[in-house]
Amino acid sequence: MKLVFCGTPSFAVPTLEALLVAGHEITLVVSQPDQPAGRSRQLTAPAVKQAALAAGLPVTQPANIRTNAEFHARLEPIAPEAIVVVAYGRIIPSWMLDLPSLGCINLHASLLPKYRGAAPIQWAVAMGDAFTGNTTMLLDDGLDTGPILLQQTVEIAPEQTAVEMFDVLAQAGAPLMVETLAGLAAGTIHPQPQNQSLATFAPLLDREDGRMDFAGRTATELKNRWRGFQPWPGAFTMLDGKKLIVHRLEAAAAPHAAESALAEPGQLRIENHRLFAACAENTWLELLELQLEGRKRLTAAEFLHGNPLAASARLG
RNA sequence: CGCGGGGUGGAGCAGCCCGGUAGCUCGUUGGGCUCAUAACCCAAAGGUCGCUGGUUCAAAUCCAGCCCCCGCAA
Repeated sequence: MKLVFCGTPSFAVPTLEALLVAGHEITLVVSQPDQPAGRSRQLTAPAVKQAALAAGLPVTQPANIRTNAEFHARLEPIAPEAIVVVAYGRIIPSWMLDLPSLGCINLHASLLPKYRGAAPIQWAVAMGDAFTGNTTMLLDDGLDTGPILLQQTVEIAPEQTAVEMFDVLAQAGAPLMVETLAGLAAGTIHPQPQNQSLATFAPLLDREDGRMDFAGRTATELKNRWRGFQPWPGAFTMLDGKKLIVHRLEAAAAPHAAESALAEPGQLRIENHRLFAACAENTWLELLELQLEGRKRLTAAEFLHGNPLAASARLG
């Protein structure tokens, strides 16, 4: 099938490669422009661009596609049968939706209509869900509102982080897209409209999502958010006016009742070179690996050697 | 030249502003104690204070340049 592929981060790479292996003709790869990355702010090519170039595919990186006459003029004569969109990072304008005969096919990493939006994997993990999945759908002019083509369910193990789920879902989604295209070509797939009343939204993460709310969340909730927000924005709090990143943590067994009654959220407790923080509803979180801004990441035991915490120390 | 923090025995830190015997919490080794412990007691080993140069009677400490690590930002 003659295709155009739109994608940007590494999540989209397995799908791109699977389409090639399946024998599809990818006439053009569309990716976001190179972005500055790292401490030296060096321009870095998105993963999809790198993979496409390695495969010898033509790549374009328009900054704007909505009103880009040059891009429009390049795409139209290609007349692709379908445009495959995987984590491209921009809204697909209506002129593109109307271009391919089979439409624009999107791979979305959630069980739509749940977790529409930019960060479905992270929010599924952060909410403590036991499973999530992939959906292929026809794009329409809403945000992840189009009719569903195929879905697959994937389990989220209790200790899995969003980083791992990205990989799992990217690998699982690739064959799903191949199957979707085959089904559409054969006419065996019938688009099912989403049940709008069940829709939830998974908004783009920002830095503040990583701030730990010891008063408002239990240890388990904080752990789930930490799992979901890897590798960014992670989990952090403040100690003595400085940012303290918590790299690894675990919901701890409840301490003695007498102690928990006195615990205020954010209060610290040191026991056997282990560090615990009080959370909502008298739950405790064990902080296993920490990093103060400007310093190295350390185990709790190492951290405590150089940071003899005052009894009055509080997080938050 | 984007902003900022840091490099001190094996680990993590203090000391630096206000130059003048290398400090703290651990670890390691040896010994002691205990039914027992990431417990306690005693002793010991282990450091070119990131590198180079400068100032000075004297530099971890002040000045200049360089290397490396990290947080922010993106």
